[in-house]
This record gives sequence, C-alpha cells and structure tokens, in this order.
Amino acid sequence: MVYSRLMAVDRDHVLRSAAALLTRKSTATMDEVARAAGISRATLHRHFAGRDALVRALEALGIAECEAALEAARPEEGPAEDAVRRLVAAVEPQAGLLAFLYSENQLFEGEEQNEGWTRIDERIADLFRRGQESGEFRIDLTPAWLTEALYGLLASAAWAVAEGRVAPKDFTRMVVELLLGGTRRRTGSAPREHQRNES
Amino acid sequence: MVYSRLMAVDRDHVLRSAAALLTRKSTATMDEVARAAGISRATLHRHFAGRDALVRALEALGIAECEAALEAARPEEGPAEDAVRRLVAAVEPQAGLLAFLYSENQLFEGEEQNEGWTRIDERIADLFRRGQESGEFRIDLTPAWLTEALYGLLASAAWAVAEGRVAPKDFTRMVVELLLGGTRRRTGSAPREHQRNES
DNA sequence: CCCGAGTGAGACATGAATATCTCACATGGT
DNA sequence: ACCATGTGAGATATTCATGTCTCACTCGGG
Repeated sequence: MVYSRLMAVDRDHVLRSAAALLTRKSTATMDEVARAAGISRATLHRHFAGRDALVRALEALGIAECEAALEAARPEEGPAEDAVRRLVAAVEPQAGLLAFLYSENQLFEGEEQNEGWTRIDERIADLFRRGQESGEFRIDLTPAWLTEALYGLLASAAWAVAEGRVAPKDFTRMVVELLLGGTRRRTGSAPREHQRNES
Repeated sequence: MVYSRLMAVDRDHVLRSAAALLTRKSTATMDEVARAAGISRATLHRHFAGRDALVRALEALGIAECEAALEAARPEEGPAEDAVRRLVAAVEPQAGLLAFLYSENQLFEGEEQNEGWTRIDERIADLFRRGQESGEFRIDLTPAWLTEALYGLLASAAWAVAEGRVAPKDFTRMVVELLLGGTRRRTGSAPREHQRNES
C-alpha cells in the first residue's frame, strides 16, 4: 500500500486549491473549500481535523514557500536592490496566499505568532539592513517598517490583481519599483532601467 | 423631546468605539461591541438592526472621514508631493478604521462596492495623475496602482503600530517617505528635507 | 472473484453568534 | 408623586458552520 504517498499528493492538492479559494474569499466554508478541491466535506475532514488545522497547514505551507523563495532569491548576494528584486519575483506566486495569511494573523490576536514568520521577518529585515549599511538604501526608515511595507505592498498588489485593477504581468515591477524607487520622479540622475523582470 | 438629537450623538459614539474595537479585533462579537461602547446588546440592536447594518454604518463613516480628509488636504493645490503629505497626515487618524474596512471589503466579494469608495479612489488617483503631468511623479506606475499602494501602506502602518512594531509618532513620515521616495537612497541630489509634518 | 481501503452523500448533534422578545428599573419631565 | 421613555439583563428562537457518524459505492490488488 502506497497510500501514505497518495495521501501526501492529495493533501498537497487540497492545500493548494484551498489557498487559491481562501485567497479570494477568506470566509469560505469548509464545504466550499472541499468542493473547490473536488472532494467531499468528509474527505476534507479526513485530511484536516478541522478548519483550524487547515489554516495551520496553510500557514505552514506559506512559511515553507516563503523560505523557499528566500532560499532561491539569495538575499545576501550581490547588491541589495537586486536581491530585493529577486525576492519579490520569487515570492510573487505566493502573494495571494500571503495576503490571506497576513489578514488571518490579525485574528490570532492574543496568541504568539508562529516562529517561522519571525525567522522570515528577520531575514528580510536583514536584507534591508544590509542595503542600508552598504549605502544603497536610505537609513531613515527602519528595516522593520520596510519589511512590513513589503508585506503590505504584496498584499495590495495581489488584491488589486484579483480585482482586475492592474494587470498580473505588472505585479513584480509595480511592487519592486514602488518599494525601491517610490512615487517621486528621480531628478538628480537618470532613472534606472527597470524593464528586466528577473535575474 | 430632543431624543432624535440625543440618539444621533449616542449613535456616533457607538460607531466610534465600534470602529476602535473592530480595528483591533475584526471578529469581535456584537456583545463585545456593545460592551466596548458601554451599552447592552439590546441597545446596540436598537441603533443598528444587525451586524451587517453596523458594518455598513462603519463603512459610511469611513467614507465620510475620508472625504473630509480629502477636503482638508486640498489635493489639487500646490505641489502634488505636498498634497500627498497633507492627505496622509489628514487620513492618519482613520487609518485603523480604513484597514478594517479594507479587509472587510474582500468579504463583499460579489456585491458591488459602495460608490463612495469609487469617488475617493478617483480623487486620489487624480492627485497622482496631476503629479505625473506636472513632472513631479514618475509615469511608469499607474495612478490606480499608486492609489492601491497608498491604501496598503496605510493598512500596514496601522497594523504595525497596533502591534507595537513601530512608533505611532512615525506613522505619517514612514508612509509618506516610503510612498514618495522609496527605499533607495537618493544619489543625484541631496535628500529632500522631510521633517515638516504638516502645513 | 472477492476483499478492503478510500470516498461521497447525507443524517445528526453541537456550538456560537445572531435576532427578537419580555420585564424590571432608572431617570427626567410634568 | 406619576408617567413615559430608554435602557439593561436575561430568556428564547433561529440560523449557520462545524464536527461526527453511518452507509452504500467504487476501484484496485490479491
């Protein structure tokens, strides 16, 4: 019996479609989640003890994806600006899930947040700090705020894309350009080229 | 009998404390909302037919506050950059309520959103568009995205302040500086002074 | 061919939040 | 002192999502 492996595959598929659905409708019912995954409510409950367990599993998935994105982006290599670009590009596919977890976190209110997020927060803050120390980034905005702002922009962009307000293909460029360059037009030097989307 | 005027005052007070509570705990129960306002469930129900009506009233309040802030900020006067600073400063007191409504809007999913938001969106987008046409702002980010990003940064900042991650006094500066100037350090010209908080 | 694991469909109970109602009490005006 | 209005507290009903259970079905392996 290879049921354990089959379960794992199914579980992952359920998790993915749940993430996709809850991204759009964060109050979706367990029945809706099940139908979205193409299974019945009973089977969904066989995979996840309850809604809480499902959200926890989604949180674990989000953390794992974020850490994978951080790994792929190599945040401590090269210019900090390029590292930020790599990071946003790598995390873009998970932006919807991130936005869901981001707002869901507000509901955990009293409880301590998963330490996985703390680790990720610190790695991202380290990236901004590195950019400040190298002179690339301004030093009058704290790394903690820049990290928080990155999350906020990712969530905003994911939502704006879902609403059809902006084109999906512009996602990474919009987030990165606003985060790094801001709204103000560059006056002193020629604007940096920003068409390259990755690498 | 002046009960109609008294009701109005009470209703506003209830609305304010409900906004303050739901800003912190968006899933607060009707009973918690009532207690936070210092009244009983029954009285709360006498003011608002149900939770839905309460949220609608909060939405109306948020829209009114936003329009008042827009009015006070005079977005079409002077340099666009200064207008953005005035706008963020004027809207700061309502950032928590805005963040709550911003996430709550995702639940209205299918329904059309209140046209009040559309009006506000357009006025803010017009401000960014004006800055682009005057040459102050870069033109490679759409006004719609800049508007969306402003909402996201306001919500992020409100949440970060509530979590104690950043100091409340830095709120406006953080949002404005990141939105306008971005993370990147200015190289060509000396960084613009940004200590003036208002006017 | 048979057996069993996994599944879907549905019944059923539980719990939470909501919505409605009643009743006693306090307060303010006459 | 009396009365009316608004209120708080509690009881009750309803709704809805959740969690648990049963049972029949199917598909794949032995």
